[in-house]
Amino acid sequence: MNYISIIKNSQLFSGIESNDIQSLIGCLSAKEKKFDKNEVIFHQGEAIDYMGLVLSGCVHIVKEDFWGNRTILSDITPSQMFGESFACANKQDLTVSAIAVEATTVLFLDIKRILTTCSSTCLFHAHLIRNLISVLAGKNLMLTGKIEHITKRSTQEKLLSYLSAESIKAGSAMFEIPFNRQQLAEYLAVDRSAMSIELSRLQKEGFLTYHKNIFHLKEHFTN
Amino acid sequence: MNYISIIKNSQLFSGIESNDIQSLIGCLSAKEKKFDKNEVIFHQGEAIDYMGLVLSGCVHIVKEDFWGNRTILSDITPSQMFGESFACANKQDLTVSAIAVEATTVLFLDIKRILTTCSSTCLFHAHLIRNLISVLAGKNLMLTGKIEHITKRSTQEKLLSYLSAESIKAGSAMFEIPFNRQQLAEYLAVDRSAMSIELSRLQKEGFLTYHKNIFHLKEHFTN
DNA sequence: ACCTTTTTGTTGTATTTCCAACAGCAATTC
DNA sequence: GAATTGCTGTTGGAAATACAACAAAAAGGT
Repeated sequence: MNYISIIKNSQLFSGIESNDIQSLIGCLSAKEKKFDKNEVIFHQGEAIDYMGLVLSGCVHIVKEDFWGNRTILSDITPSQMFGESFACANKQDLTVSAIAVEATTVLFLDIKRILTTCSSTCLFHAHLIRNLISVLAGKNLMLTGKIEHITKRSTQEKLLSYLSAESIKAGSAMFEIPFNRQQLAEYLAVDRSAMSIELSRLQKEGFLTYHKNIFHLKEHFTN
Repeated sequence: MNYISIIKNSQLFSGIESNDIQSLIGCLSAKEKKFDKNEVIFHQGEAIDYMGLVLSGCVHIVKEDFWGNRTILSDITPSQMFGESFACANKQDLTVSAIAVEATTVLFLDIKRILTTCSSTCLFHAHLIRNLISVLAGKNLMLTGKIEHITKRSTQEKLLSYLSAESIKAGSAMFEIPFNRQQLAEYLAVDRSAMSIELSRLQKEGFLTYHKNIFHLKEHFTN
């Protein structure tokens, strides 16, 4: 089967045309591999020097702790990548496993071959490297932002930190957030009902007003 | 003044020899610039396409929220970089400012010039790109790990998540952590005394034993 | 050895957060 | 229109956490 459209939609190959992708795949000697349901793709503890791009099916990133408790950390669907941070960081053992949730096809890309330009005429290589750096940097900013909110001690502060950032990002005191209440609570790692109470308190106290996912921050005067 | 040794100690130029750094700096057309105390180096809201490497002095990364509250997010000393994530992510406006805490010298590096190999013979360029990717990926893993711990709902779970990860990283049930109690509490975003209480409870309940910064996780049997 | 400072554990109390359950509301389906 | 479903806000009691303060232990300096 031909997965070019899936590959083209990935962040890594973004901006590269279909026919160029064909040759790039060859140049990178990317390997396509099929996995059965529940088969382990990457095993926690090992080191990898290649990343995965899901072509079909679904992959779970799973962490197992000292006592054997398992947690699903993410759910990777077609066009999404996994393992790129571990593959790009030197000599960092995997702290997670990757497991095929169902019959799954993965395209493996060797980081060394991405970073080593085959010939000076291969322009797509440079494009690929820029994309990779952009992906890593973008993820970095997302994570940093989330940590800034979550490290606040109270639910109220977490909310204000998040909403302030959204407002500044939107460039306006009125803005829409991409979460419903349950999702926002999970993002901020707090209880939904406790968060709802804090939201109404903030509204009562004049910090903000809201209706569904539309929020409006107010200049607040503590008299 | 000659800052070669400072540059050489940075993660970005790691593994590159002094005399090669000299020519690389020129090839990258890196710009050295001095800042007075309290001068703004990067301003929140603007977009940048270059990163900073502190040669002397000290830089604070500062965030200002919707209501004007300021928070110091980090403290950048010589040989450390700042702004690389924003410079590498495409079109992401700065969500923070960079401010010189004292008289400071910064080396600015244009990302485009790092990513665009000057000539196919410039081997150091490829090295630099690998270093940059390694830095971004490594930071990514650090942040992801921290988020995994912090998103746990209770202090006890945060502790177990962190200690389990440290144990697995050390490859042993007994290991040393790089934090004292106050620092660990800050890292996990909890109250120190509450954390101390949880630690002794965990010890009483047989999950672990500890002495100062040495911890020992135990197989736990809930009978 | 002495004093000082830092770090850690503990206590009691106030506050916050969690949890489970429910009610109001809007959108959807039949 | 009735029934269903999903989302939101609210409640009250239980549990966890924060906060302030103090004591014991450890580390450092003179």
